[in-house]
Amino acid sequence: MAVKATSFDIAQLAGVSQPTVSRALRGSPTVSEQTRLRIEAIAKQLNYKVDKNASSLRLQETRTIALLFFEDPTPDETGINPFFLSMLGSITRTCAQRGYDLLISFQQLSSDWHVDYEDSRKADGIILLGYGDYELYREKLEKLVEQETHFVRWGFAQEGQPGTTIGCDNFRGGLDAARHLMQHGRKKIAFLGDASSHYPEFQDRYRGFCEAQGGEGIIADPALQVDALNAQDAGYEAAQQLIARGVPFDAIFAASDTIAIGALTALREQKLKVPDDVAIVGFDDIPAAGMTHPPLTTIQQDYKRAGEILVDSLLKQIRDEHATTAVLPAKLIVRQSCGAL
Amino acid sequence: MAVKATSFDIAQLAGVSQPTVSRALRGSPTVSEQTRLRIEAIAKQLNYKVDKNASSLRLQETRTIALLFFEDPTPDETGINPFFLSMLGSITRTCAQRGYDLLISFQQLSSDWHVDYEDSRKADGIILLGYGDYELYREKLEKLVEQETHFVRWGFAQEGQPGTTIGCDNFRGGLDAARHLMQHGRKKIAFLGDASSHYPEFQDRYRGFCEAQGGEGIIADPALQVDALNAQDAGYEAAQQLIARGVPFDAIFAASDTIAIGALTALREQKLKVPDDVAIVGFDDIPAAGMTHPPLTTIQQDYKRAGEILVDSLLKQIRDEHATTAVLPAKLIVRQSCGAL
DNA sequence: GATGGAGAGGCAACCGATTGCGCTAGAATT
DNA sequence: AATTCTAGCGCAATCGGTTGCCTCTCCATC
Repeated sequence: MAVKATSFDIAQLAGVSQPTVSRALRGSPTVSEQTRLRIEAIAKQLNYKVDKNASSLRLQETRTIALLFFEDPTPDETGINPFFLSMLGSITRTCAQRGYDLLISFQQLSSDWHVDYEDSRKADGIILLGYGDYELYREKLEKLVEQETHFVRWGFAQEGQPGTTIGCDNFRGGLDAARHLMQHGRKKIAFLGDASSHYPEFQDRYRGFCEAQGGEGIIADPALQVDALNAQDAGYEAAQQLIARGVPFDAIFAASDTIAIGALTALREQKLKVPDDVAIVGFDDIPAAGMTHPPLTTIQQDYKRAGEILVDSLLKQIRDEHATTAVLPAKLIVRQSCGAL
Repeated sequence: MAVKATSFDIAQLAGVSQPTVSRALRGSPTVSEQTRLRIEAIAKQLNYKVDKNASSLRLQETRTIALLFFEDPTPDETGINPFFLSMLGSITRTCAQRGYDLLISFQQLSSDWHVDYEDSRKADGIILLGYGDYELYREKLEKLVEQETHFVRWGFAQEGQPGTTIGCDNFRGGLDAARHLMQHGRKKIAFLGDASSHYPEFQDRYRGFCEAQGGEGIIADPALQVDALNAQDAGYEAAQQLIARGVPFDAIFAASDTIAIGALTALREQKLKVPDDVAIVGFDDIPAAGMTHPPLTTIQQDYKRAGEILVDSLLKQIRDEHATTAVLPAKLIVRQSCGAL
């Protein structure tokens, strides 16, 4: 059985021509039921499977979607960002349900990803996943649009961006996080997370955070903001730095759960009690968020729904329907770390 | 640019025949350097990419690997098992380094996965990942072997199994976990995890656990063993059940970190202090293990190395070299939950 | 008996790249 | 000058399905 059966083998056994086999297996009405059943039986017996390469070549359609991960600015050797990993699960499942295969790839932001998968016809469309300075790859996105590549991007959504973007309401999430802390009596809330350009998502969370505290456009006390990339050790160091500044604070809003978890460790080391001394709220609701001590209050991004929408938007584009940029709601998940319970 | 350039377009522009384009781009020595450079320039300008379908069809090689995940017996809506998710990261990176693409798919154990990817020529080989009762799919593995499909499996490795299996030394891991607890004065150690047939890996961990306590073949006190599937709530319930039995215990060895984390919650609810009242050791060293309170002592499965070995074994088979079943060492990672620090 | 129509299926072109074989022109050899 | 060689490249077949178009057969209809 080293050599796989082709439709010719089946045709011969069934006493029909090869095209008839193809038609029968695709359910063409021009093949009689009797013939079709015979062909199907033989196909099953020979363990025949349509050669997807040949089929895709002819049909110019692969029924495959490519998922491109961008590395974080700090390629964390410990693995993929947990939130994206969860998203990956959802995307995989959704693809399976829709009858599409999923091709996965890691990319450096600097690489030539923009001419890869769809151009080489391995996929019908592309999902882009990854944080990163939007301006760094705006040009590439524009090239994708110009090439009429089908793609959707997860991230900071804004009018006028090239292509379709699906994102979470980061601004609202930041707003809700800060308001929640304020409602429970916190006055001096620190922000841990890169508020500059690396992560537009973080910027937006920070803007919401500021708005809750001062109204539109007001920037919160810079003494209470510490840059941190999206990694646990970055969160740890940022919290240490915050403490070292000596500026009093009674709460932390971390731009991601990963940062928050790192901060928890630093706080514990400094004998600061969470939530009594310092309340803390994260962002993402990664699986580990419910397992920390105390369990982390956070802003949930609905990765399950996000994955579905990403896939379905892409499929719409592939079918030449219009897909719109969308913003998903962010939801406050109250656990113990904020002191509200 | 709606229509993608083919090698014919390039041939025309370069004033050569289409086959020459193909040869030039593959670096054939029969094309003069001058011609090759000209062709390469035009190809780049047209943003030309070799059509992988056509290429794969002709070459009978896809340079793609398929990864098949099996669902846990309890399809946990919260997502993929964290350990496999980490492994996925490693596999993805390794594939990229080796110049292979990765196709991902979820499968129910009951489905017809055994005739899928390689047969339909979407991949050159398959990696099987997932816990599960080995006997449930022995037949399918045998069929894969019979069909001369290239595949490797992650899991319980045993001589005489069909195909190549890469696994971790679960027995040794269980042994080390139990010994470590005993060395730190624990006398009555409970085991949380399905010791029956669902997870052969768990069985093996349990056997090692028993051996440490009584010598070969001796089964530990059944009153101190509670079945649990590989999920957090299962761990939570198992720990509750254990406590409810009223049998005294001063330590827990959980068959996975996920179970251990669920157990931690249950212990905390019962005001049992970890590690003072109850020491606990998990298995896997998932990312969340270091973030629990207290941080979880666990047996590390080196997912990074495992992913590399899985991919490389598979590539060996694809190159028609012999790949051997291998067992990777398990390593005790001491954190606070065991009370040793 | 001639005509029409429909059902069933065959023929051949095609998708785009790869490769064995053969051709040609110029260089090298005698 | 005739012959041999070889670098460089073209021709045509091939990978396995898919599909537009045409053919053939059989039955219904006038």
